[in-house]
Amino acid sequence: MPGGRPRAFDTDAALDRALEVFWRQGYEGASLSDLTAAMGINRPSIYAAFGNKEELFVKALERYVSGPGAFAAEALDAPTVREVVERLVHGAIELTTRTDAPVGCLMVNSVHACGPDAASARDAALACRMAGETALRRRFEDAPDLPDGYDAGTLAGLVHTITDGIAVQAAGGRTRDELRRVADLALRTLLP
Amino acid sequence: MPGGRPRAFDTDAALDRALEVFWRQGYEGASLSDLTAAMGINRPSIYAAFGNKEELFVKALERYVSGPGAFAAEALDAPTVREVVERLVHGAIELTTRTDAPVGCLMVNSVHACGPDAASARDAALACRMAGETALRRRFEDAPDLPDGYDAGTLAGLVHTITDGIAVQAAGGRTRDELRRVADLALRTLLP
DNA sequence: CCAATTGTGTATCGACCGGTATGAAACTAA
DNA sequence: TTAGTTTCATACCGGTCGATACACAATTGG
Repeated sequence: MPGGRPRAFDTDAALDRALEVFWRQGYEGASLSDLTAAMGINRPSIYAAFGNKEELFVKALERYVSGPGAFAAEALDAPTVREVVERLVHGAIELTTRTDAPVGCLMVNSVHACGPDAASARDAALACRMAGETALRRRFEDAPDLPDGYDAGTLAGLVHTITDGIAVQAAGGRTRDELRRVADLALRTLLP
Repeated sequence: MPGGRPRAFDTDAALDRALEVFWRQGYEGASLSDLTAAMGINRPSIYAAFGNKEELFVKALERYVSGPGAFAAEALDAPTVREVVERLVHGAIELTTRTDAPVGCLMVNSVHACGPDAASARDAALACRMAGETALRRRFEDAPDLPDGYDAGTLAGLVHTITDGIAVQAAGGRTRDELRRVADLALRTLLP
């Protein structure tokens, strides 16, 4: 079985470029011309290597989860409920206000890709979000230090709501320092 | 001064239809064909009555603020800080989980319209958001019942962050009842 | 060398985008 | 009626969208 002509680009590197374009411009706002320009490869190479635009987005989303968004899964390993929430909130702030990447959160942005042809991209992001929150709820359900009067699912929902809000605020231009003050107030009152 | 042919549609009613399309599909996702179909008028009538797509969006945004989003300005008239926050949060939940309108918040959706030609739409939404939060901060600055240790600007930022998060959660499919439980936990801990 | 296979570059596809030219239709003022 | 003005409906503009057809280049197995 012959090997054929070798690929002239690195798949993962190209995927990282695509991720950044999707992150900054959204699924609908990222045209194939933008993607090819950023990835440094031609249009047919994208289709040969990744399928179509939808599949490229899904692969970029996976890379986002296991790369810049990996802190969310790692935060669950923190020893206390308070520390889990703290790491999630602070991680969200750092993720969405980086200077070496687009502001905001790809996952939150993608929820608002409301065009008719962006449905599959939105569904993929929604599935990721749902999985993340379920894992967080499980973490709280098993926690012996969950404060009295706190429901695991409700707390997970509130933490997720706050991190979502942080992403919107970051996308709207709020600075990292401002968000830290907001987060400190939230943490101070929610889990004193 | 002659009168010319009278308009065959109601401007405000057509604007309401356009608002719903923008609300559901976003600025970029709403094509002129979608808009003409929903508004029941032809393309040139839109341009004659509203200008271009950008101006139509801005007018729809103003109608959103003074219509479905009017609760936000009215909430500032509540007598106590606690009640202002309560009305803002509960109003956000009701706004973003209506059954007779698209889920989510047009203002939050528009922040994530990241395409290059949606810049003016995003800027218009950002200006509205900024104005709203400034008014909220002023309300807290003048409040004699602002709890000790609470900074007016930080509290306004946190409330705004939470309402933003609510909009994202609603857009992601969370139900009104779930959001109410989340909001109750937030209010209970933030302003006991 | 010769197939067989796979990637690359160009050029293009039909569909749709936002926006408009054009002329008929419907009104007011005289 | 007639002139003037405004709106309506059709049909179309150049440009861009996502996706592909096609021919050529580069590699492996024989």
